[in-house]
Amino acid sequence: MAMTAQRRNTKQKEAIRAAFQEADRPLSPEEALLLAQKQVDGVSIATIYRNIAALLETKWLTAVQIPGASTRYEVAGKAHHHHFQCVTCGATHELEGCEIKERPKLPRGFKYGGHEFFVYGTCASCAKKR
Amino acid sequence: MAMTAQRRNTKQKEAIRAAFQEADRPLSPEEALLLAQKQVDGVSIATIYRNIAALLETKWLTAVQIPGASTRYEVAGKAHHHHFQCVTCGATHELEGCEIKERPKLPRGFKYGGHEFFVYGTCASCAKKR
DNA sequence: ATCGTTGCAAACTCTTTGCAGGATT
DNA sequence: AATCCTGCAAAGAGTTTGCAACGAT
Repeated sequence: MAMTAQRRNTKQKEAIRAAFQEADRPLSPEEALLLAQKQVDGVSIATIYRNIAALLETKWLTAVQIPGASTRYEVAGKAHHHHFQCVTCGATHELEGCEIKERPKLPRGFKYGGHEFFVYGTCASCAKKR
Repeated sequence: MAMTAQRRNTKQKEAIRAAFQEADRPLSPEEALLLAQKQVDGVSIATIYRNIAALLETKWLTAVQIPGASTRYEVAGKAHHHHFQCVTCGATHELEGCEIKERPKLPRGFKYGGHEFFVYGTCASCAKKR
């Protein structure tokens, strides 16, 4: 994939950036599509993927890999933090800070590279509905 | 998906169970296929998926969702533990125990359901090779 | 002999890519 | 005007399913 970062401003691209900026949580491509389509109609999913790729390249976005769900993306530059996933609606939310202080013990010969931590449960709006 | 758990013994099924039992780590469907094919040739990937589904249903296997990688499966019944993923070869390994003692602070109204913890790095055999 | 299980191929879902027309600089 | 960007549709990768033949009971 030798795509160069896009540089022209289009209404699609602005809608996509706005979607990520206004959502206060990581978005899947599908979620970004729905939000962007509220501002510009006819946005295609291909454009979402292409712009996400471009925004990753310029490090405006970062990928958030979720176990058992498609990759989410969030605006880059935040402090080290982890994520919460609602088991009811599937939305991903940010958690503040990181409570993992010590490096876990690894088997002999393994080298530590980093960690990820996820919390599952029910988000406030889903908890309210039942 | 209304598949009922399979009950007949076939050489394919035995090879698949043996693959999971002998591997000392969670396997992806592709890894299970390669291991099963060493015992029975011509095993198809569809059979792997169908047997994994059946073994999940009978709770002989459990799914291990990995961020950014396809789902792995491991023999069920182990104590609560977490996983390590090698950034070089992609293999998943088990870690012993769980060092997360306290529940993380969640936003107002959120309900805690559980957690997952992953460590990334280089496994012993990949570390040795360089 | 019955009917569960398999391999093959087609179907599906999610993501990526080629292309021609449209938009931005 | 040049060429970047978009939408559409086709192409890929991973997973699931229909079907006829095979094989376990």
